[in-house]
Amino acid sequence: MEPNIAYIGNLIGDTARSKMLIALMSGKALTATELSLEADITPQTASSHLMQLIKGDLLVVRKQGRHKYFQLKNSQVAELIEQMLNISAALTSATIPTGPKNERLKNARICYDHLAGELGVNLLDALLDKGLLTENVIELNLTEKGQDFFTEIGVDFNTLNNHRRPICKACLDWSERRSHLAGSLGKWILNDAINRGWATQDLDSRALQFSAQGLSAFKKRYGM
Amino acid sequence: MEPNIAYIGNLIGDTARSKMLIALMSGKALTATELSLEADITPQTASSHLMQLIKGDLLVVRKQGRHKYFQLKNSQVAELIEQMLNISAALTSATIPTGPKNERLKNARICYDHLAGELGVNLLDALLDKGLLTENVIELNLTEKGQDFFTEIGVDFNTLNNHRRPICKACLDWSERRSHLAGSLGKWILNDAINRGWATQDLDSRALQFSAQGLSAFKKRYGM
DNA sequence: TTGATGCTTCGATGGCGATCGAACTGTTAA
DNA sequence: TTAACAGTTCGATCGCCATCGAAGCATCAA
Repeated sequence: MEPNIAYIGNLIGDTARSKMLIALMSGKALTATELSLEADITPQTASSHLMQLIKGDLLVVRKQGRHKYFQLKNSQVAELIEQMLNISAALTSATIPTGPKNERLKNARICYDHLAGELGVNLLDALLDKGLLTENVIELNLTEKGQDFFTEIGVDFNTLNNHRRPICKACLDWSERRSHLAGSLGKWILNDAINRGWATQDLDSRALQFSAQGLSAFKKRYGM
Repeated sequence: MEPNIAYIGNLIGDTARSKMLIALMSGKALTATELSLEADITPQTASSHLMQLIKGDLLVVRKQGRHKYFQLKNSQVAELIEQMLNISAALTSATIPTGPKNERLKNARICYDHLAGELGVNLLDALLDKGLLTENVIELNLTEKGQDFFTEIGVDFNTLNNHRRPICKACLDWSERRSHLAGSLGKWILNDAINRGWATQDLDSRALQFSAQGLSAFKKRYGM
């Protein structure tokens, strides 16, 4: 029997559920109430939707006290959402409204666990320019020079290699329509920037807020 | 404004529409009537669904006389469907029914424009073994040796390079759960096999039928 | 011109599922 | 213990949309 893609499509195909999934693309684990606010529905309705998303293996849940924290199940699910964002961005591209909130999203945001938006695209450009990565149309590879560079600034490739995820992966950016860096290295770079206090995540969205010093430190580090 | 992924999800989320989309993963252009048969619905209903898929930019249509030929819009759409097949295959993996028809699908089938199934996975293994391609977790790259090999058997890399598509791309096989070769080189290999008469496509499905001689010629050529 | 075929439009029907109010369970804090 | 909060279950409602019959419009083959 063929896999049932209609089932998955239907899960994503509801407005409320899709809003929740997009909110979870921030990588943060959100509670049921938070998600109900994101989706503009009552907690009862949200509860029903969340059950379905769990059953459909798109989300996982962790219970903590009287809260339930929901997350995307894995990076495969995140990639699916990202791919759909891309395809549907092409549809609505005729109208690109730019409010202040959307502006921040465009500048820098989190795409599941790595950096996206204008800054993410520029980062990848800089890494390619400096010869730390090579690009083969859609595929990215770390050069020896890149391996040295990242080892020096603290990346432990033994740990990164252990996972099934690729180290480097190109992820098509839906706002920029160009690639940015995903994969475990992309995740490391984002974590590093947050740990150093260069950037903080917006409480209510995927937008990433760089401080003035943080931004210049980030740019200097990666030669942008 | 965020792109509307619910819209795309909803399009794929209907049983009839998803059957049509999967049928079109064969890469063939199918008529409205053929698609209505695939989806087990009347032509009227199919017509309505097809309009929606066109409007949603998932399909394109070519009119030829009194027939209308439908195709997936581009390889991005095909990749989306493939990813959904993978995710939903993980769900239904508990039950893997194997009829004779499914057996043929498992052996060799067409995935949009390249070879998939057991034979596709074995092909990639052989190419890696012979050092024609290198694999970096999920990324594939052509070696010099590979470039020479494929040039010799008739690949014109100037033509392949012109397109925006990557030459080599790993595509996760939903029946084998391992990678097979996609990208423009994957397309070339499939076309070549069909042009040489080694394989013919089933009229009513994505299954690929190799003749005995064709199969041995194919295996010999790629050192399998 | 006639009949057959491919596809579409229209209208009526029916069912599924999203939604929320009300009431319930479980957890935290005082 | 009590009150507030987080999340759920149940039931009723309501709207949307997939479906198909009937009729219509093109195209083809004589």
